Amino acid sequence: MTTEESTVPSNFIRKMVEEDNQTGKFGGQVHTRFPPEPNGYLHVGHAKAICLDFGIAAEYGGLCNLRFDDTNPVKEEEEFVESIQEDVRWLGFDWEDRLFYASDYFDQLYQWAVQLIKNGKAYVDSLSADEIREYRGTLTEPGKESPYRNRSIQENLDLFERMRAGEFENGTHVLRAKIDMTSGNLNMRDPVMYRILHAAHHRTGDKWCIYPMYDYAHGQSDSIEGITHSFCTIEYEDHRPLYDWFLDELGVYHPRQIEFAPLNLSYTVLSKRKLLRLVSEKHVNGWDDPRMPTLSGLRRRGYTPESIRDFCERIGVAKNESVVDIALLEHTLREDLNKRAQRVMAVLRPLKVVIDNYPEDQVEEFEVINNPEDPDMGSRKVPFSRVVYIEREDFLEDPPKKFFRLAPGREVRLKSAYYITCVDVVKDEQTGQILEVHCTYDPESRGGGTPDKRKVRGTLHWVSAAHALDAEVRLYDYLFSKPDPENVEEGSDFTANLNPDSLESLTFCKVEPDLAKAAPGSRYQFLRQGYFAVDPDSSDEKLVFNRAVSLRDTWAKIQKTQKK
RNA sequence: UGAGGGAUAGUUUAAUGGCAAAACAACGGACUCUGACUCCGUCGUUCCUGGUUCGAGUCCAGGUCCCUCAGCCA
Repeated sequence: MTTEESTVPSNFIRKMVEEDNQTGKFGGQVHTRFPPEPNGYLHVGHAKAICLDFGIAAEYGGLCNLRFDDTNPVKEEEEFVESIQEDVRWLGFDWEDRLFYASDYFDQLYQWAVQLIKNGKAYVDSLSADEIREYRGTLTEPGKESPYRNRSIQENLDLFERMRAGEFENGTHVLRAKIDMTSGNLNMRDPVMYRILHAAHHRTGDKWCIYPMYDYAHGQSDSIEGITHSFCTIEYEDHRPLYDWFLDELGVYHPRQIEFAPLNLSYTVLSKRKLLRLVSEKHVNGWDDPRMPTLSGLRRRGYTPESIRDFCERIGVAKNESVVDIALLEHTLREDLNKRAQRVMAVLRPLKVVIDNYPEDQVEEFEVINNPEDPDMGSRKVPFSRVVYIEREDFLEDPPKKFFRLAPGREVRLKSAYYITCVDVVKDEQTGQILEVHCTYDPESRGGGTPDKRKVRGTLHWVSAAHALDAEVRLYDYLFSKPDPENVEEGSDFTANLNPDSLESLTFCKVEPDLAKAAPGSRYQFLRQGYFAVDPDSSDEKLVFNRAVSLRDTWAKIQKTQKK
């Protein structure tokens, strides 16, 4: 089924997995997992991890689990476990019956903690949070051992059991691993394994009032599920010795943690904390605002799962800190939609064109190709009449060099219809604004070509005024006006770089009647403009489109250099 | 004299010790009933210094710069 393009470059993770397969480290098996915390929406950065986790497993004939890392009941919500599943599925991946939760393992984790206490490898500490921090030392100075570090195993067992039973208040005791307070790696300075949290958990309810920390839960969850390769971002590199320590001390099956660099994208932010701020401070209209880099935002914007997967393939996987140019994301969308999106004519900023020599009440229908890249997509009929709308920017009274579009005395082609020549311009006497343009058409050019094969430089899209549908079109630009939103003056933050023009809503657009059947979520190429998706806000009364990405615009570039 | 990690075109990622490559971006051109698409071309002291070698991005030594870690978050 997979027609291997063989152009896919290798990466260090594939090499490590292949090496393990060759040495038989995991019996040739590959079993990965995608482990989101259900405390927010997934974004493209997660897509990179998802594609890696599910992709590597599929590539080597293995499996990938979906596991919610739900060890902190005060931050996690059911709403997020649903949106996460929806997003992973939409991206095109299937965990089949392997949907797990770290909370599924709370009993086992508790028993293992007891085992570590019995082995003298864990103890109950009764220092306050502040004291623990002080005792931890600093990056350059070693920590000090807690005065509670050498409690007897019996006492530890008793206290831990009473922690579980709910005898103590939040923050009064924690269970800690007994490792090395002088380690250069802070994670090894007797890390906290359990804290008391009198809070209801979204799945276990009030069964527990002590909850395991990430470091204690993650590796063991991997172990329980028989994960072979546990991929995570490089921030966890310092945690690997601890990941290994728990597994070794417990003497259980030991997966391999491998770290890779997280995705950064120009002109956007990719951290749950910052995305949450954008939402809560109303800089955007929710998690699925089409300007958001969340998967739900990209989906609403019009991105296809295929284009996002292609993007994730192309950016590669490495350990370097990097910032990927958002232009690459846009490119993969254009490439995908170029092959698949039906072409349609839509006039965003209408300018009325009256064709003086065209019969008053005549209507013709022209056959228009749906997609020149794919003949199988067929054609449709588009009505034409005496008054049409064209794009305001396609007419200039005083055209500069290299302007190929309509201007006084100039002939252009109306796509798939007729050649027209501008003969007059009607302006508002007060404001000077152009109200309408008058043209004549050449009946010989019917369908868009003439017997004499004469060339016209410009071909314009158009919509018959009498048949046009009204639509709202939302144009999006980058959410931030700087490639690095964090590049701000002292005392300021990334919100200072928010692009005030990231959303432009056009409410008087005219689109061709074929769009009456456009279903929410469906994607089109508006000829000469870009790719657009029908927004969920769209209705029969009022069509609403989102611009997913514009077409490359050479003319805009020429204009820019002309201005200089 | 804390620990760990990283450095290859503008960007991202490749390259059993054997001609430094691809994609994106930019720029120039061809084509065009989308100024789209497509096609062609241009754009490099592999962080530095030395060493090993017939041959080093790759191996060795020393250095420089950047990132991460001091939550009872994940």
